[in-house]
Amino acid sequence: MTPEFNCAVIAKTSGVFNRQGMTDAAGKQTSLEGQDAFLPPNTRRSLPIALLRAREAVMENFRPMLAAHDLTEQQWRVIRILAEQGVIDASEMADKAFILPPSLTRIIRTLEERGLISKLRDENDGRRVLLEITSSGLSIIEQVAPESKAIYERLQSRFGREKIDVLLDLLDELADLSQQS
Amino acid sequence: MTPEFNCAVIAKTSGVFNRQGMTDAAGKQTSLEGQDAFLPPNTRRSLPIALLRAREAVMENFRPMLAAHDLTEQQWRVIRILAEQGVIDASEMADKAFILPPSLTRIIRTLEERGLISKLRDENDGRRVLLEITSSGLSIIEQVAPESKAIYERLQSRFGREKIDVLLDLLDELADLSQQS
DNA sequence: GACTGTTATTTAACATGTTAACTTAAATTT
DNA sequence: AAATTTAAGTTAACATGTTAAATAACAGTC
Repeated sequence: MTPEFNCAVIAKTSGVFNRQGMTDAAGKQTSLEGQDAFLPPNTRRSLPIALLRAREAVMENFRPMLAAHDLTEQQWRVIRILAEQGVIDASEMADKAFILPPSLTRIIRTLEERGLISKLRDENDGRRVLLEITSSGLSIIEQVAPESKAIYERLQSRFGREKIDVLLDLLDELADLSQQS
Repeated sequence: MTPEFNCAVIAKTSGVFNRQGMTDAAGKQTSLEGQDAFLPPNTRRSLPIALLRAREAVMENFRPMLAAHDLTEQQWRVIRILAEQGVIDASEMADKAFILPPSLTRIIRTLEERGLISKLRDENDGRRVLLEITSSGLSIIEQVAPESKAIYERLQSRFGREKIDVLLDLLDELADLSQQS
């Protein structure tokens, strides 16, 4: 059963296509009623939007706390990964933080200007930019990390650890799937 | 078990903290080794990043096709929802497409300039902006929708419909959870 | 060692995300 | 009905996403 692509189901559940079928003042057709073959998948059960909604819902919990420390989500990811990993280069950071290189360039600039990280030269490869967290950056980590941990644990206990584990496994599998082909 | 917050586990699995413990040339401490209480959650099992990765992986499948039709993901969501729903106002669109009002304002402007949608006045409420898809917009829908459907079905068959259903249920539940509190 | 190709990073240009402030119209209050 | 409050959109300002092109350094070939 794949109701996502079935116009009849959409029409019945949305309740919009039931009243006379969407024509504007001039009587032109303004929706796709009766064109089942071309109807797009129902927005409500679409994976991209569901992933977006869930991500937004999760981030809502963290954003106020990060904003209080004047950090964006991406800036937090960068300094947190530096605290975990030590010195790494920009490419590795882009991979681990899932930030595209052009965005990372700007984020690095901002964080360096704020004195939270510093750039180092790689003696073996002049192309690479090595990143290191500063003591100032570490001190922010020490403030934010406990709050972040508390928020995550509250989320975990409300949603259920087992369900989060199942979810993480499914998400990883989905990501790995498209990674290959 | 919550290995996400256990420094020992991170140190063992990342293999980075094992060699002498991350000090820079001057000997200053540059990572959080030995500060378990402040260590952030392990990036690799974090819900926000997992959701981001999964979403990116899914969108990779659609983006080339949308780009071939000169559509961004968000523009496609807007005209698709108009095709499904008929005439709706901007607020309802923002809700259904999960696009923030300022972004939607710009997207509406772009789509109207391209002649894919048109704005109407709401006679009952002068504040509202009603949106309607044009015949030109419908014709794009008719081209893109079958391709979109094919891509989604390929994804479904590769990942498994049952697993997608389980995933969608978990994502919805997670989104609804944070929606309330 | 000059040529070619590849890799890491940056820049450019445009689109969207995010928060706050602003504008206008409706709805409420008094 | 005037004043206040609320709601819908927009604008502004800055941050990030996204793709393509440019730059610079490395790697391999001849």
